[in-house]
Amino acid sequence: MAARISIGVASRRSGVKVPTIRYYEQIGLLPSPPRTDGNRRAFDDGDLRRLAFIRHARELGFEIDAIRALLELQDNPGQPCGTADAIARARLIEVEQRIESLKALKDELDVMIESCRHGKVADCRVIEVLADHGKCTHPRH
Amino acid sequence: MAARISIGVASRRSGVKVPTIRYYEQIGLLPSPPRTDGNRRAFDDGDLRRLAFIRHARELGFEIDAIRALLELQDNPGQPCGTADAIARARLIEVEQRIESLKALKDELDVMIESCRHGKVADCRVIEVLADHGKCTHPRH
DNA sequence: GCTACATCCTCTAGTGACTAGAGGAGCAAG
DNA sequence: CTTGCTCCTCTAGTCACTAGAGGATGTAGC
Repeated sequence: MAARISIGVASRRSGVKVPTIRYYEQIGLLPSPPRTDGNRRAFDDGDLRRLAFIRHARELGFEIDAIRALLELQDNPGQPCGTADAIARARLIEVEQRIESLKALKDELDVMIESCRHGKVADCRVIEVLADHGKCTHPRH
Repeated sequence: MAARISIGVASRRSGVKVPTIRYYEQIGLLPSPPRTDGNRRAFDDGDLRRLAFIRHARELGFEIDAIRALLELQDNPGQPCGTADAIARARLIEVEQRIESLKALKDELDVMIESCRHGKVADCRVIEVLADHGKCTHPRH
């Protein structure tokens, strides 16, 4: 009664590209599905859910290894979920740091662009600021 | 009168790692410096400035190709700097978008972690939210 | 049954921006 | 003269895919 979903349909439904699905199978993130008589992959709804999980986690910036750990957790429920929590927390810290440094960068780009007098390259603030970190408004990034 | 700076010293002064300096030379971002009798690279202060420029631009997230364009501009001043301005503006837009999506992500991670009841994986919000994008607080990322 | 054409298969190689390691040569201090 | 650091070239590995070749299979219309 498995749904026998082709890779193309699985791709459309999950939003994961066809070669990427094959890649996930290759690296063992997605179990190898059974094949049809014509050697085509036959996915089922469980595979689709797993693909959606992976895609969402990737969009959130989790690395493949983190996703692998998360999937393993999902495969054996009934364990304490401290591991999942720890993975999410680690990711949160990364994200917060990345936001801070991007904000500093944005300010710097703003100043650069604002003060560009649209003259010759010789007086261009963009080039000047890049050439000399000391001219940054935010020393830390 | 050139300073004859070794690659190790150039690395320490510019903050660019030794193999990375060699890599930049290889891809033509940094001109090949003259060599000493013992076949070692002899950089000068101009190379150091160029390395600092590259490093700063990389920290700001500019891609190598963008840096290549910026360096070409720097090499021929006296041209209008509209190109540099355009490159910086494009980067600013990217950065702003990235900040927005990271903020959405942070909120989602916060909710995930907050509502994790530290119970079993079966009830874990982290896993649950990842498995179902519909549970995101922010539908767009 | 036949013809198009879409979809699928495997396999290899390429991307960006490095990073790591092997194996060897040069150089400076004690 | 030996020790140990720095340097050289070269190849291959990283991550997460992406692109393309070359061929097999499935499906819709006639």
